[in-house]
Amino acid sequence: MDNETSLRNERKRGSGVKVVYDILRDEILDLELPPGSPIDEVQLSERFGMSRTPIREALVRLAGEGLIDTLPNRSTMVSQIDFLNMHNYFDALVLMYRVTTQLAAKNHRPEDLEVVRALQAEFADAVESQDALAMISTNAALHLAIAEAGRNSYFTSLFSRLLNEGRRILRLYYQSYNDRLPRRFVEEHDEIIAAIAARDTELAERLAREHAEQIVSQVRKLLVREERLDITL
Amino acid sequence: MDNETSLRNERKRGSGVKVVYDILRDEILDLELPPGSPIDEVQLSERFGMSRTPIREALVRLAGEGLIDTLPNRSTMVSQIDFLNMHNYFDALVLMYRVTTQLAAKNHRPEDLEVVRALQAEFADAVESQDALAMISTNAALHLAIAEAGRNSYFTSLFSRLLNEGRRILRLYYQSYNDRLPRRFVEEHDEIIAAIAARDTELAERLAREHAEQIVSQVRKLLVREERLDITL
DNA sequence: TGCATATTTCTTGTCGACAAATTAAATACA
DNA sequence: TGTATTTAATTTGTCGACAAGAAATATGCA
Repeated sequence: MDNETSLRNERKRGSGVKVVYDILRDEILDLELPPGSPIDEVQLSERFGMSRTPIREALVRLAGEGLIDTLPNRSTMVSQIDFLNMHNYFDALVLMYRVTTQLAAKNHRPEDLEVVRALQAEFADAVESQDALAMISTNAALHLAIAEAGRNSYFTSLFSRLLNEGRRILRLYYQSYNDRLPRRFVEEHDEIIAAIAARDTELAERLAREHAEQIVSQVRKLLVREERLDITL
Repeated sequence: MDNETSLRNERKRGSGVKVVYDILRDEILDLELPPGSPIDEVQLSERFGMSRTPIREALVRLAGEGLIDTLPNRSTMVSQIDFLNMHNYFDALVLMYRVTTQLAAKNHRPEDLEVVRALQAEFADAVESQDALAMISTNAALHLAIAEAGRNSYFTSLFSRLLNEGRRILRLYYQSYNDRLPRRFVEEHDEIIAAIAARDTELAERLAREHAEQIVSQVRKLLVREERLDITL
């Protein structure tokens, strides 16, 4: 049965846009809507059982975060992943890993660590059960929780955007190779969390940097592999 | 005569939102719409001679950049400047100054420097003629141009947001004290541009850091002065 | 048949109107 | 007179419809 349209009449006023936004956002980040997919407003309005107005509002927000591209008077589609400038992405990602982790060591409160540890446990479970999608999303959630413990919303919001973008890239990877993130990441997370708890800003920053560079080098490797596949096929 | 409504009929389809967005954005950043100002959709639709739909789209975009706050089903207003967490702002600003300047030294192309130098000339003029508003906006434009020469859109977009926020803070300052930015900033800009041109990443980063910290300490001083005024009055 | 132009179809952008939520005002009651 | 409840007014969120632009299709002509 069609869950989404069935909610048509029970929906609270103003909640529609958020629902559409959240669902589309997840579908884009999980590559259910791969880059380049056309976004049709009337189709979406039928699917969600609402008029085009709230749909458009959700699309404007998605466009604001760079998740979709809108050509005036023409089609709008899921934005491409910019493989050419990937190094820019990695630069920004590594820096934000470092900064947010360092700030977390400096500014966190006890209750922040509870959240972080819970997410780390979730991540460990995902790794244990080799659930790739869960790894990707809980990893992002974990690092975002660390960033939030750092209490600088400017960094947190950029980092959040970067982690989202990363979800798409990683998802692309796990789609082709049903590989698993090295167990090592779990240990690295533990070390980082310990450094944060000890309020050792310097160590936290260094570990975050190594962790980030570790991830980047992993992703770089698989990107090269992908490229080779493209060429040989 | 009323320029805005007079354009009603000659407007190109799709351009309305951008006009509204740009105008409101400038009015917010120049404090013509001070923090807390109520934003009324019907009033705006009358002012700009268009229906509420494009107005709302512009407002959604402004909300996405944190320039206005929207309470569901209730009023929407210009967002407050968060003086309590100002240190977060300064942290982010200094880091972005450093990173973008360093990247500019590394990645700039000759044509980038032409733009930068032109803006620096504009800034020098503004300082010379003691035009506070022009100083604020050309200073922001100059540093944004440097950031763009660094060619990392993740950093550039965060930096742009920070510089905008800074426009509001500085504007607030110049409103109370018709002071002028020290001439020293012009010289510091020259040094930074020279380091970029020489592709000396290390020097560029250090100069940018000093420049940024210089600005921050200036702003900090005046914030304290403001606070004292608040208390004594 | 091949190309340029005209027509149709489709999608987006804008509009005016209505309904829900909230606030302000008015009325009732102690 | 002060407070609680109802009613009215205001403002936001959503809708269906229409118009403009662009793409697809059809038509005219060499």
